[in-house]
Amino acid sequence: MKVTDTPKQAGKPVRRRVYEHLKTEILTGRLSPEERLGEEHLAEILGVSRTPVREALHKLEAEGLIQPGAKRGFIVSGDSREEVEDRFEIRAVLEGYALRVISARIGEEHLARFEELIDRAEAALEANRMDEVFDLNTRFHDTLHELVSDRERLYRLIVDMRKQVLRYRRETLQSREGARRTLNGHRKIVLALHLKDPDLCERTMREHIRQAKEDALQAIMG
Amino acid sequence: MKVTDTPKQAGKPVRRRVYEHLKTEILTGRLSPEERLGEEHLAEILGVSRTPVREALHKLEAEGLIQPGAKRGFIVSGDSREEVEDRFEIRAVLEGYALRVISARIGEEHLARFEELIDRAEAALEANRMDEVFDLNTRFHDTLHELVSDRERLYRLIVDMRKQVLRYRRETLQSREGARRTLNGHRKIVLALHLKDPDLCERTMREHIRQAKEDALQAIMG
DNA sequence: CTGGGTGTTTTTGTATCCAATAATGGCCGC
DNA sequence: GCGGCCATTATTGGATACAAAAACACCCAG
Repeated sequence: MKVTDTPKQAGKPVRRRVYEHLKTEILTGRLSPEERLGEEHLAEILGVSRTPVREALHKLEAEGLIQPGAKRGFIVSGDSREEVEDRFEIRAVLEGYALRVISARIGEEHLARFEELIDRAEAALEANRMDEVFDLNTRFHDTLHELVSDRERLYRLIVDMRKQVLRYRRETLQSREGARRTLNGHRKIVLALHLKDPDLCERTMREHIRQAKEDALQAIMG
Repeated sequence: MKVTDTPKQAGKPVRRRVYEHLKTEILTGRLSPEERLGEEHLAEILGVSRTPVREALHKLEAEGLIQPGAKRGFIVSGDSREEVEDRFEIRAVLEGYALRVISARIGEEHLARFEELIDRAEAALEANRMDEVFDLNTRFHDTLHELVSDRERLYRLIVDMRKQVLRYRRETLQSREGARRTLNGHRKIVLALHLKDPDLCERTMREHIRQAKEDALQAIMG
């Protein structure tokens, strides 16, 4: 299947299309850590030359999504227990700090907005629309992190890390208990923000993400 | 000057040589945030083709050292007050967490080693050998972080961030007061490790790096 | 004098080609 | 039959060629 077969992506730089294509394949788990990623092979499959493929691969490597394999070429970075834990822990630390920063600059109008998102997610959970729960949870974090988008590096790190674990979240949020725990966590976060207690904010967010980590580890290997 | 003019680097992949060359130029401040980095231009200067130059540039971009400029090409990422603060704050958070992790796994033999490094740095400070102070301080942190090198992503993030602010540290450690403050910070870190108090460890490291941030900001704009 | 538009020039993006290098498989000696 | 060595081949790294796009400058109209 050529990349260009997806028409909505047409017109933009090939290298970006290849990059996004591969990234999606990796993050959704369609590309497993066993497969060898050869430049020529990928180029052929995607119907482009090796040049943009190489650049995409290098970028993915820099992001830590793929690694040089034992033979030649790259392989998808593992989702071993350690890898997953590491990523969630980093998220916990960075986003915990971010919430501390946010607590100092947030206003009532934001808080109302967050509560609304949680309410809607809870309604969706009652109605068993789990996909909607997932979306609303994602939006909760996205909206939150928008508030530190001026801290460019911090923001980029957080967004990157979140993408890298998104697929585990999806699994967790399929289960009612997982979704329940997540929503409770979000409630606590909003509460901590209400209280404007920076330490509490940081701790709460860390706990929330650690919980997500536990859920993810459950899903991976039970 | 061709890259290959430096013979010790000969034999290794061109792209890496270019990458390291540019990185050094940036981190030491020889390449200022005003200059436009054109592929062709760089390729000519370095005596290589555009291909490895591009790959190096992309990698540097992924690391956040350069950014797409307003016109075409890349520019060195700014060292505005905000940028510098952001980097130091991220360091504070990540390394604070790292010290927490380390406190749970460290043994007496390590602690002795750290104290030795500080002692030697203090001696160097007395003797006014500031370059040696700088080296020993660097080794202090390096040795420390080795202890979390199994947490691959965390480790990479920390190492990257440290490199990005290294040049400001160099300035700080030229002054006796800056060096003094730094060594005191290190003493406190070792003390916290001795006490095996995770919370204290994290707090202490954060404070230490925040102090470094203040020193750096002083140096930048007084 | 100013703004818009067009032609020119630079610079970047992609493809292809050649060289270097690592993996592979077979062959020979032991 | 096993292990090491060389030839073969697959695959990546680098250079070059060509296409597309963006910046630039110039000219003309208002």
